[in-house]
Amino acid sequence: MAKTVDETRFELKRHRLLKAAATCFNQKGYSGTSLKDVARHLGLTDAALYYYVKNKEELVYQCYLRGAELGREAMERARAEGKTGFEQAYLYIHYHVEVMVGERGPVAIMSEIPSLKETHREEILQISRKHSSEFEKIIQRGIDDGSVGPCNVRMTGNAIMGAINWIPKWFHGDVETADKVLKEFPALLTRCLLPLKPDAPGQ
Amino acid sequence: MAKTVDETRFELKRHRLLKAAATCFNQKGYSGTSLKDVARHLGLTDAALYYYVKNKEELVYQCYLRGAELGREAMERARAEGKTGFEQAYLYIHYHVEVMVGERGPVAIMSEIPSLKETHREEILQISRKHSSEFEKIIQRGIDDGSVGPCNVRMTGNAIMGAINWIPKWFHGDVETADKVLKEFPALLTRCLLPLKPDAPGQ
DNA sequence: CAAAAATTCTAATCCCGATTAAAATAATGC
DNA sequence: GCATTATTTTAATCGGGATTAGAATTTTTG
Repeated sequence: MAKTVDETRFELKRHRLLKAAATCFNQKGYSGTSLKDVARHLGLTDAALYYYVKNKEELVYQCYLRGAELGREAMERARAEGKTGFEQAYLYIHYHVEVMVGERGPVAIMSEIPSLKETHREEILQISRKHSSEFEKIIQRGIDDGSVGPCNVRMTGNAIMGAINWIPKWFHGDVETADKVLKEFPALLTRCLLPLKPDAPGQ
Repeated sequence: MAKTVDETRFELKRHRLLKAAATCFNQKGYSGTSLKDVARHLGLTDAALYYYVKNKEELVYQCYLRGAELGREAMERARAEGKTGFEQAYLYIHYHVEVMVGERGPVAIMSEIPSLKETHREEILQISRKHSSEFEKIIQRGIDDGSVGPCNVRMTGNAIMGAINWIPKWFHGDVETADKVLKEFPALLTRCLLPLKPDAPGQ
């Protein structure tokens, strides 16, 4: 007894539903996936999904909420474990990429935020903005402590987040590339943050 | 007489239609934009759009085709004008970003490729793959001529393209930021390509 | 200006996937 | 095992936006 909310059978299945939906949305696009498609992934009938979500809009909303939550966790861990701003940024990228290509994924690309209903849309947008702003703070911290070279914080944040969020577009679940991404991406992206040597060549 | 294909009134209006559609898709999502929405942007009625495209699927298809074409042009200019691999990469980013935030945009984010009909989908995918591969070649060229530091070409390409393709998610047409993006992004992203000094700090 | 072609509108229809209601089955607690 | 609750199914309905047909208007041409 006293089962935590997330331990109940219902919550487990709801979670599976969200992952299945994210998979479908990423693979077949929003308009291309019917509730029947998602249901099939779970060995269910489309009507059964209504036991878990009120409607398709809410399904999307919850997918996005879950994605946002995973991103938030990544950031929290990074902040807890990293010492310098640079390290925190590196770890954040690492953990976020881990979510995108690992067992806990996939994360649904947020293509349909505008068609969410007002309240849901605002909530998701607020979380997103908060998240971006947190990341920018990390970068700024790095600049302040000297671990990151001076740069336009907003733009750099946008660039790095974009590269991460785009991953589902070209990554489709093969384990080998998952390893490669996890290994390469953080190093790759944090090069945007490295303090530049005065005599660096190029352009 | 002897008007070029692209000079005819029809082609001009079709072009406007594609831009309007791209705007709507990016702003309101695919499922959130009805043909009526797009038509309103042009002071037309939804039925009128069928004079320019066979159906909504084809509207999406042509939006994507146009986006792909603009990307291709950016790459061609970059290859023609750049000397080293690094320079070509820099210029490609510059020109592509210019398209994304400039007068010729917006470019529709390709979220709904999977719901295109077979032939269209394959065509778009093929063009995309080609494009990515061309960019990777540029990076490789840079490695070979020493202007780019050794790196995983595929991953680096994915990261940079992702950052660019994500721009419409946070850029919404204000001219000031357009300038900033155009100025910052190429320098920012090409830092992933700079040869790393052996004693570089960080991590 | 008249005729032909191009473009847009009005007014349906239509179609498919979301949604619902109620019944059926499975799980759980006593 | 029986009653209760949780979960899923079957079998409709329903609605909204895509699509179409044909009329109306505008543009072009000679």
